[in-house]
Amino acid sequence: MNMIDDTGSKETSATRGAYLTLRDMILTGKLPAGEKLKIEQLRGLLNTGASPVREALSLLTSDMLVERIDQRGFRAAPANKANFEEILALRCTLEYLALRQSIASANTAWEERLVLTHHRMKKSTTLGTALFEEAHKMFHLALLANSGSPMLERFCAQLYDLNIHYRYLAASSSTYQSRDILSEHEDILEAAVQHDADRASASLLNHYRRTGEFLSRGMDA
Amino acid sequence: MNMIDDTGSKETSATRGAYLTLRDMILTGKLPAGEKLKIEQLRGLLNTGASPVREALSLLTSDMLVERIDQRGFRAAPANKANFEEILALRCTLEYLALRQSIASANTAWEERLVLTHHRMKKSTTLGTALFEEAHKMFHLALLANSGSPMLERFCAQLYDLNIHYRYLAASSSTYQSRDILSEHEDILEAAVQHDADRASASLLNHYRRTGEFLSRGMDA
DNA sequence: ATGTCAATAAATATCGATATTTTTGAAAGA
DNA sequence: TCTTTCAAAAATATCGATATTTATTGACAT
Repeated sequence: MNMIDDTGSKETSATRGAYLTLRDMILTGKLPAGEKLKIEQLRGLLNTGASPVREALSLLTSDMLVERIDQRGFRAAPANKANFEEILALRCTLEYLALRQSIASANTAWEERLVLTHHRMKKSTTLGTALFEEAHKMFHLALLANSGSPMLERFCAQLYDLNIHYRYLAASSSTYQSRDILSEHEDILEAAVQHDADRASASLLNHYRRTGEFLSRGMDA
Repeated sequence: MNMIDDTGSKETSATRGAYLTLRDMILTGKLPAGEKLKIEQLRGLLNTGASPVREALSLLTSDMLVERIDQRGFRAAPANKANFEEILALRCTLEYLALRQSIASANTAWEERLVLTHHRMKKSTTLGTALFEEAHKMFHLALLANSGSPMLERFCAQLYDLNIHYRYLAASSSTYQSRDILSEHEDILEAAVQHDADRASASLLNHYRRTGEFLSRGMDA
């Protein structure tokens, strides 16, 4: 059909394209939290049929980014401080677990992956927010990627994305700048590579709680 | 359209109907794990259009009961011992947490709900497997329902369902009969109502691990 | 003013048909 | 015999149109 893909990437299916675009729009706040998501409207926006839009929205329900109300459509998941704090608390619990499990069964391949993703993240700071966001996510997921529990990792990844959402909601700019994020990450990396589970997990939780402080401040309700 | 609803319930939408039916068929093993789920085939089975089927399958992806492979359809999530043990371990971790949080903020309404759901469960033992299953689930979810963390509860509910799946896979009959399940439940209930977090959580984990033993035995790979 | 109700408008859900992609299977070449 | 290739068959993905349901509006009665 439309050979020219305006997003620049070679999507396999219209559904997947719609899914990725919508996901990004919700995470970055282009589609405000709580907003009604009308099929016709999105159909125009993504220039595709109703079926792919519908299916993409159903898929986004899995990620808790979209709510589906039977017989009356979809809406972007509402956001509020309580939900943010719930996510923060759950992340601390689950990532703590996953990180310690990862360290417990550490191996060379995993350690090298950590170093690599950390390097890429550091390098990407100059390449714009979107690319840094991606690299940052890769590093954090790599920390958990040796836990031996794919479902646990899936939960963590899901919560990570929900947190991104709040980061955009709160203060797109100041979040990363006003703190020494760099050394926090290096601390986590170093401890993990040295198999120091206590220090690594403490650093990770510290990292999250600090960011949480920042975000909480920039939120009203 | 078709006024007569053969499943006996007054579904609101075709999608929801398809979702519930498919979910049940997967959980009870009527649709074997790993099986390819062809749209046409299911369309006939549920006598509805392709759109509701597709959407129901997308929704089931959230529950990790169905896998979606882009451009080549859906399949029932594969099952194996490793996955079962992962679920068991995660359940123990998450439900332990949720139960303790529930007890920490215990109140009369919650305690009464526990007593009620426990009573119904006990009573339903004579009413057939399906009704007991439902009541059993209600009791277990009630235990966690005061945790103050809806997402944590959602994760637990999801894992609970995945576990049902394995219960049907392993040994539909012997699971509940060969053990004093009754007293195990009563123990949990009693401890929870008395706000004895240590005893309640220990009983709960014991309950799960014992069941896990039974199921593991009845599984090959 | 305020609340109810019916008519209209808007949006969702669903269907049937078609385009696209993957899978299958058999013939040709190594 | 084993690949490789290509066409036929099967299945998925998508579209456009229609049926159903929900939301809106304004007249009318209280």
